[in-house]
Amino acid sequence: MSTHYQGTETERVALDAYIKLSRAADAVSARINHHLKEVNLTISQFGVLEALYHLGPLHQNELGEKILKTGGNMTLVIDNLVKRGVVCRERDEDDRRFITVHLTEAGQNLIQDLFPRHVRVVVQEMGALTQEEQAQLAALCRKIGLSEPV
Amino acid sequence: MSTHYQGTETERVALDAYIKLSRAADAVSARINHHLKEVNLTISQFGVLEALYHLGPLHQNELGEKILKTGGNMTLVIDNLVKRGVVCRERDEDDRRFITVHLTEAGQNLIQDLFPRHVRVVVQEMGALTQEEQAQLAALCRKIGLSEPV
DNA sequence: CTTTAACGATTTAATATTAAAATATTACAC
DNA sequence: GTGTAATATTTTAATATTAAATCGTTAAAG
Repeated sequence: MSTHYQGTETERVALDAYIKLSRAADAVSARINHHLKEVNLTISQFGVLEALYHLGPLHQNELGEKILKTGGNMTLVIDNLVKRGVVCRERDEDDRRFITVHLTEAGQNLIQDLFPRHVRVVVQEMGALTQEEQAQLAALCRKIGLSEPV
Repeated sequence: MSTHYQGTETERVALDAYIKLSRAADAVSARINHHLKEVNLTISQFGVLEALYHLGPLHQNELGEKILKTGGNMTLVIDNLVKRGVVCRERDEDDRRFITVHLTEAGQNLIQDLFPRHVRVVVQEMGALTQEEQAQLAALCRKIGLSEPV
């Protein structure tokens, strides 16, 4: 979809890049979402499990930063994972404001089963690009993600 | 954030590209969202106004495709825009299943005021990349967005 | 014609998300 | 120590989003 906007070259290029970026991310996440639906997990929930799996136990606010969600939402996401029995909360004894979130054994098993499937889906989705293009894309996106908020 | 995942090269590259893509899109849309907040519009609502502004009156399902949202959601998004008096619905007389959505004069004025500001924000956000890099990014994202659902 | 299938929109229920206010805890200045 | 500010989490209220079921309309097959 082009922008149909008659601005300066700079503006047209920026708008086009923004739109394509948004649509690509939406398209990919919709498909990832779809395959997670089969095991009744949201992308947020999966993000938490994945972070704990690869990084070990984390504080709730650290998890929020990892998956770019607000604090109030983290409470709910983790509530739902606790209900499901895949993570548990542990109040930090040194600083009782913190809560550390752990994977339970069931959670460990779940993410261990799930992750390889997730990898397959991602590889397939990104397969529209060559490996070199994927690396280029990652580098470009990294610059955007890192740049400071306005 | 790296993936910490010891898979094949192909898998690592795909995962990294996927994560960077998601985070870049999240980061940018969060900032866009923030500036739309000032005028009390969601990204979905703005997307509808923008589509109508640049493409003219559209059917409700066409709008849904443009902004990648489900039908049930479109009903609500448009309801809220109607309440605000910036769009109006018109039942298609030829095929009464269709509803055509128009900008009202107030809506026309709103998007006309808003769009230049939106452009400035997008230009600023994408400014982390050179113009050439933005074009590269758009081309790469386009391939992903276009590829068929799995 | 009548029936069936397809389609667009709406409703409904469940969940997700955010922002803001409230609560609990810690750290620090005095 | 006490009070104040800062921090982590929770709660709350308002919206957004999705999926599924439903209703009305159209098109097409018999």
